[in-house]
Amino acid sequence: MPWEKKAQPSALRYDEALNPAQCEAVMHAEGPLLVIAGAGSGKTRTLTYRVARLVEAGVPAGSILLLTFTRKAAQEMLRRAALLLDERCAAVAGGTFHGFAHGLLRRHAARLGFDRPFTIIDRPDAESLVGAIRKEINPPLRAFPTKRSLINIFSRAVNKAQTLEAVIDEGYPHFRPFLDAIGEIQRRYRERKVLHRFMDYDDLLVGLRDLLAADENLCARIAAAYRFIMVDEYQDTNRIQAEILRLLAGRRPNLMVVGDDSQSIYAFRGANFRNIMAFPEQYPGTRVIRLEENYRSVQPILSLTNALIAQAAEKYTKHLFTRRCGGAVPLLVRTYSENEQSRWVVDEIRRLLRQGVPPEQIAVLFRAGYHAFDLEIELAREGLAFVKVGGFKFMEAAHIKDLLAHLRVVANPSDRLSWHRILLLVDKVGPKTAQTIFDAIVEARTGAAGLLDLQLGPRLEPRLAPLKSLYRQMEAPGLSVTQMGEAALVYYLPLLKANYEDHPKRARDLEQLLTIMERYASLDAFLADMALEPPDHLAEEGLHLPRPGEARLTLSTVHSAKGLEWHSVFVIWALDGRFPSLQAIEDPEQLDEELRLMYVAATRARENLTFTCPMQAYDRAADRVLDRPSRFLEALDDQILARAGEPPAAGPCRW
DNA sequence: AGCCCGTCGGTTTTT
DNA sequence: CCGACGGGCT
Repeated sequence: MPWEKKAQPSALRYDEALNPAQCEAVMHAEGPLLVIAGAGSGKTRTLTYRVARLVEAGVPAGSILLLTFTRKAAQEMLRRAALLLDERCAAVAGGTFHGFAHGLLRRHAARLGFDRPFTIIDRPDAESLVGAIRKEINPPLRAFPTKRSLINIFSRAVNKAQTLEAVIDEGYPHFRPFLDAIGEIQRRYRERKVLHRFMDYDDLLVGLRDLLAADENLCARIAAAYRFIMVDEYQDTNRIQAEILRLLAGRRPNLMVVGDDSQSIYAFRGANFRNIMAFPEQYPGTRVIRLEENYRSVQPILSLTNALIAQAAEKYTKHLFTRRCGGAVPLLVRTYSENEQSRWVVDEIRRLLRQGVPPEQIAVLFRAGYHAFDLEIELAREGLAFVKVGGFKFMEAAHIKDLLAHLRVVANPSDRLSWHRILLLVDKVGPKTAQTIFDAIVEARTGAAGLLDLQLGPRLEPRLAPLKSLYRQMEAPGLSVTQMGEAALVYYLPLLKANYEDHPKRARDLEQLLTIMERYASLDAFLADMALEPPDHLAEEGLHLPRPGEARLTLSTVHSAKGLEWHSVFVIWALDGRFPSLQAIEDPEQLDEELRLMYVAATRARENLTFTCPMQAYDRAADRVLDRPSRFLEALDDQILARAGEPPAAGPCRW
């Protein structure tokens, strides 16, 4: 290798720090490489060492691209690489596909026909937009897809590169009669996004793919800038992402992808776990390395997870082993009710804490965000501090969205969603008035300040005067992001107090948001980050590091727990119909994905793994009583999974 | 009559 | 925490 000739004798002892398979992956030089990395097999370690290795060998850090599922994951790897080697590693280009796409699109916005900045809209924004269009076409009341389903359908079509018709026939046959109407909504949704200068998440990926595909010279220039590309969690990438990689990698692909087909859990987002197995066909000459030694879990946990994944209809090719013996057999506990489940988990957590397990080494995992509501109440009652990851997002809290809306219209005055939000907060202004005002603002063509020129009726003028005053302030040149945020907050605080009982807590959130703004030199960059990489809880992003006493346990959806590990893990609601979820049990493909999801949950645990479920729960939507533990667990025998059931009032529980 | 505003029920998973 | 819904204000 040309870059290897310059390399100094290695200071890092790779062969001591890594097992042979990991070492082979780290020392791999050029050409395509596929690493099939089982759960807990040191995947992050391998990627980290490879970054260090490339930098140590003299590859400029800026020409290495590390694509991960979250920006945090990339930062963590680069931080660790910098600890191994030196600060050069921090200069590696890294982040999510969406973040990377966004950066390039901003730089080349002109080519995409955006003469002015665009706004990235998140999921709820996209839903509102589609919801409004849905209303316009007067959908039949019954059985017509909700705005949520519509967005899911549109997104699937994009990410799987399928026609609307194919997506509906395949996944939503009951919507077949509405195909034409759905197509019309999709057409208007696209139109509306252009009109308001919106890009949704999918548009970022498609935009980058099209940018690279349309301009060979530009593509070659960008590709040349990244001589080594590494992709984490490859099993969860979709077709567009694969195309982007193909375009970036060029003819001499120095492309390393790492993943685990048995941990693919994003099919609903267009990911296909078969992509990872197809990689060697797509890139002839691919070296394939398997990491099969698990360093994370004790033998009883690994025995359970191996037995779990063996149930998959689609067989996977790895067999994980561990040298970590000892440890308890995982346990399934049935409780009488949901609340009893919560209290049982709380008691167990207390016991672990007494034994000296630190709170940040304990996690409770669940299939869906709302499954934890009851537990959250119990934990709060007991004074146990926790962070919740996944489910409802911090950024989706109304007060955060309100404040951001006031800034978004400054960056993009065509942002109808934000204007709508801002105007509805004004007393006596509803949807109709808001629309009228928005039309007038667009007509005025003078940016957010277009509001200033509006001639409003005598009824509205006094009510909108404070808002006008805000945007007069915003017009001042050279305002920093924080100054804009402060101005918006001064305007918004009275509304906050009027609308929310818990306004002091919300006001503190907004103060935190202001401290985050201080890091940003441009409003666009701040808003883009809030849409692409929102902080999942503001406290952590604040100025002070958590003090020792502030350690908190983790509540997380299984999806958000991917890639993480804890000493002790509880999986709650392991009830058939909840996990696997009812929506999935009819379809073998979806059922397999639920199984992989359960596998991801179970493989997070190092020492203790406990499943719990209430004995029965009524599912309103399906009008069914759920009263069996998850079929994935029922299939396991007693040596692999121990059972404990609180006897019902009538007598001992039968298995 | 048009529009605003309070109340009530259902909610997969994510960039 | 959003949508549908009905009461009441202009």
